[in-house]
Amino acid sequence: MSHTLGIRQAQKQKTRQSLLDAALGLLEGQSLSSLGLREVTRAVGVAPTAFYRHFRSIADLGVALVEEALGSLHPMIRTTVSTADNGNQRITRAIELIARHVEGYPAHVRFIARERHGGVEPVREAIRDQLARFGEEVKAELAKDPESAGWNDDDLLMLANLYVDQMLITASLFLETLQAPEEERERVAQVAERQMRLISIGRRHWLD
Amino acid sequence: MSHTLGIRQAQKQKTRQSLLDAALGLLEGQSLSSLGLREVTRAVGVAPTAFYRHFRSIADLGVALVEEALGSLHPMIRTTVSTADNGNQRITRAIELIARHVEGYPAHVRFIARERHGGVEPVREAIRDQLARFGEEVKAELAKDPESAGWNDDDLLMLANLYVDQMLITASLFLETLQAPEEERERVAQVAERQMRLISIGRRHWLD
DNA sequence: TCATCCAGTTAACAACTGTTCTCCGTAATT
DNA sequence: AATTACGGAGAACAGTTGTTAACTGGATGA
Repeated sequence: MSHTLGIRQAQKQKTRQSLLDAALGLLEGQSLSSLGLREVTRAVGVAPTAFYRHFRSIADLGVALVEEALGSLHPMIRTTVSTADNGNQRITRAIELIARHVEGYPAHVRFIARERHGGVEPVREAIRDQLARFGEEVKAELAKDPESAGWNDDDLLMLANLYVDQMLITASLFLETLQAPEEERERVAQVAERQMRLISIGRRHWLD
Repeated sequence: MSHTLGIRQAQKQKTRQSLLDAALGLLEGQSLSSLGLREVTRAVGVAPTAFYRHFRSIADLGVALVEEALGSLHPMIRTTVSTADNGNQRITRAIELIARHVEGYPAHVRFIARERHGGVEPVREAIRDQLARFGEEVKAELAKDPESAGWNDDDLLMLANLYVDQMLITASLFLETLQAPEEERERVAQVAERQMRLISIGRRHWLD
């Protein structure tokens, strides 16, 4: 099935990936709407015109970055939410998993946090779509939980989105503590954990 | 005490405000890090060099915008949180107040949402500081509430920040529905209300 | 009234931007 | 072996950017 691509297509994908990587790097200190096409190609070491062989515009590249940053995250979300642990341990593991992800892919996390409300509409839309998918997936996992007995669909989605937003906030906080001492990171983790726990308590008593 | 400023100072403040207003307008379709100094002065109808009479840089102007957008909001937060209504009505009123504010100052809200994680560090820092103040203020109001009996300071601040983040998320969602039909706005309001309610339920059972 | 101050102007600078068109060399196809 | 397809290079374009220096004219204060 996996048709080995020719030398040509392989090289093309390699340059394309270099452009994405370079852009992500340059975006640590600025927003996408100020990123220049020439800036990116210069960082890669390629002619400005080569850019057009891969992307129609910077906005187009941004959409591709959204896919790269969030597209591969869906299975992780699924397994995280549906871990078999009991309540509090599940939350602890989720927070830890977020911390791990932020450490492993800080540039991706920064990009999403920054461009979610950023100045480039197509990118905002792409992020919105992905996050909506996350919401639906979390909802689906929550629905399997015995605690969700008696909940209607609207409320389940409401809760799922609350969790998703909370994850993003937590990730963004971890990002800010990447350069900070370990103790600061631990403090953030504990606050995030208690916030998640409070939400889960609210969930448990929702139907009272 | 209110010393009437001379013609000169008055005119200066007037141009300064024009620069702020023009910048805010231009920022509807881009991020601060891509906003040009000349772009702003052109929109005002003033020479590019005049900019330096008021701000050292665009980042400097951004910090001033943060002050304008959030500085005057502290009393509002205070009175909102400490309304005398009972639980659910208080939440309904808070959501409505947020909706009203987004309608009245959409550009300010958009600016804060966009630049909170944006590409200009001094601006991020200014927003972070203001939001931390909000957190402390909400905490102070929560502390007065009889429901907070037995809560320690850490947990109170944790809850306060949860509320603040939730307010920002809600504001940002309202912003996206500004052009949408009324029913959409109503749907967002109801979801936000239920999320706030769930958090408040978690609060009520936190000490169990 | 006269000297000072200062918000805003004008002109010029080197450096940068996105985009077009033309070309090259090589992988892919026949 | 001959032809086509195509990723990338090169040069040039008109327009933009931030920042500098020197200047103007009216409000300010002695």
